[in-house]
Amino acid sequence: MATTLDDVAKLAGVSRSAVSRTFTDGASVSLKMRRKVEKAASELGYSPNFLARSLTTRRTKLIGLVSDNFHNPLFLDVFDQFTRGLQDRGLRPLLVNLSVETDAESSAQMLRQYSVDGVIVASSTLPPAFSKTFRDAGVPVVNSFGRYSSDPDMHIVGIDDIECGRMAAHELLSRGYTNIGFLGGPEPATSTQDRFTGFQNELLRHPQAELSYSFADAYSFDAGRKEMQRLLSGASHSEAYFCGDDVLSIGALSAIKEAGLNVPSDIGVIGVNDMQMSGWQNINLTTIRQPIGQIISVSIELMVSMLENPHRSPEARVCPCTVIERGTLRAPQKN
Amino acid sequence: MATTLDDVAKLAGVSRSAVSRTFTDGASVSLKMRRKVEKAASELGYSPNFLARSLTTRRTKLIGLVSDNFHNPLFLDVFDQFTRGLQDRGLRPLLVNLSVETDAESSAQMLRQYSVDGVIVASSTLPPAFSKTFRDAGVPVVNSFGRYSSDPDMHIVGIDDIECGRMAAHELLSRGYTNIGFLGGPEPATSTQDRFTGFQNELLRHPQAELSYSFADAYSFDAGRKEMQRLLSGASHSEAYFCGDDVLSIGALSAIKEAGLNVPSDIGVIGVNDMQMSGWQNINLTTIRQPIGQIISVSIELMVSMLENPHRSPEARVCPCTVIERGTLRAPQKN
DNA sequence: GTATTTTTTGCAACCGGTTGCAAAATTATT
DNA sequence: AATAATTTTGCAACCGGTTGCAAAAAATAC
Repeated sequence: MATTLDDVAKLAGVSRSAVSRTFTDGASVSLKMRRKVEKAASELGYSPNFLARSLTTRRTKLIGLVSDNFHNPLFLDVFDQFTRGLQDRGLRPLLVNLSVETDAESSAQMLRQYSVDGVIVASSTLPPAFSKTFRDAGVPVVNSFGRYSSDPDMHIVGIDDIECGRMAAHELLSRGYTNIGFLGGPEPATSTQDRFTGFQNELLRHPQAELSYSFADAYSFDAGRKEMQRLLSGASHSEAYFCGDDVLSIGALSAIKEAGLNVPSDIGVIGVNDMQMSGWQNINLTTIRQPIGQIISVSIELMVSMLENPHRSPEARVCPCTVIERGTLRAPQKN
Repeated sequence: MATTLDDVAKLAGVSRSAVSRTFTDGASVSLKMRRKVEKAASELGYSPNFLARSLTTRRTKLIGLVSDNFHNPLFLDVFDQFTRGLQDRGLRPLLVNLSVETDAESSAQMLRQYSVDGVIVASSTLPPAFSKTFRDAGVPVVNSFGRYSSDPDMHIVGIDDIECGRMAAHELLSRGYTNIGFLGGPEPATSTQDRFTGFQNELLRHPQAELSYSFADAYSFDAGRKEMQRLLSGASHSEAYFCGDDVLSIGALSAIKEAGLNVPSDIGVIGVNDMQMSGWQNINLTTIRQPIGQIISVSIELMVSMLENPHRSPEARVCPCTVIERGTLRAPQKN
């Protein structure tokens, strides 16, 4: 159906190699030949078949983009930016939704069958074993939003969750809160653990501070709301909460308002991520921004460099968080 | 690097065809042979290269998933469901973000170069010409969230926007609102036009109703908020608004609250889509649900059937909307 | 104008599979 | 046990490209 190399060669009256060369960067073709071929090609509407080409070049320009985060609004931005960034470099994202492809191993195999040039795993919750499957298969992999390690066995780019917890604690303390709560994401997640560690460490340096903590079942509105409801129905609650993420925070805020309490005068809330809607005026959440733009561009940069030099040794890059002051914490107190 | 057919054939001491056949459904291989091959294959960790295979079978199982909606939270669900649905059928989504691939023609060409088996265009705002590029190239295409046509020139699945407008009008009238506003999405979009048409038609049947209308610049929180602010700052505003979509509605709700007005006692709002967050208790938006699950499963079903029979004549399927009553309209009035 | 160097071109093999066809092996029939 | 029908297997060509190599052509040197 589609026109092939041979069709063009025949029409132009030249060899197959000639037409192949005119479509290959850096190949040696005379101007005269190139023109003849291009004329024939455009007459037939020819463009080379990438897949056939990949067979010999061993490059598909396909990048597996794997995630299990299809419910966190933040990730719409993540997909947006990944797809654009990859496209800009002539790479094509093959999207894998891991929430269903339960068998990680089989989805790894599938990506190999499609000969992807590399894999980007965008998840903070996926087990490291998954990413290792690719590395072991010799496929370049970068784990975006992954956990920092001082001696990584693959490329990792993300934030420093311990520092993130510390920042939250610092921010709350600077506002004069002393009775402070940690409302974490799912307990087993390393990001939850690390943020808790940093948070706790900072509070320990301030003897006046009192910490209580609990964990939500998931990173979701409902989980945040439910957990906050539970906290509010108890004997006493904290003055301010550091929530595991923005969507959790928004759920918590909802519960607080439903209980007739006011933010920030009755309870303060600080989240993590700074997704779009956190800045909406009806939410106006004070939060710690995770620099997703930077995380993504660094991830892509690392991926591109691995495509050129697959044996580049793995790096862990950490991108700095910043606190975004909005309306869910009370004003800083003078001591 | 990776093990090939030949490696397996050699190890098993059989012909290349034999091993190819054991990995091809419905090919004729004796049990003895199959076992011999499978043993060798698993020893070498072999699995067939899909791309090489596609060269002769002319099937890649790659489906282009094209969208320009990487900012509407609704679409995170859309991507989630599309990726899962396709995966379940052994198809692989090659994601194309059209907001950047400005040149639609070139992105169409790229999809052809990757020999995608079909293309799903998930957008209500993309020009029909884009989808036609594929159809003209003989690539099966279905336009999800597209505009209904009684005589479609390609598969279209979506809602009946005229009916949707009518439903909104009906709902508002049944609540006893008479002074009614239409706060549409971008004016040129056909979905905006159609919803307006249906909305207006229904109101015209009720002489007591008074209609005013305007349009937001985009389907976004800010656009909805800005437009509602403009309306509220005017001499008078309507009693209730039908907003072009949920995210627009949420922006409008924010503006209303910021102005010190109350929903639904001062102003009513009804949206379209019913995205996740519309159901969140802190938003609790009454809206017209667009059945995205159904739209997506029908889209995939049509795609699969086209893969089997590419010359199937195009259909336009419309999926029914339903109104979801929540808290942003006042209670129905008795006449 | 010839000899030499450089560039361009085509041939043919290859990438990793599939598949029509005929030969070989197996099974069924008498 | 011999023959016919059926199934299994391997050969070789093909899918749509790329690329090393040597021959042909063009450019440069003398």
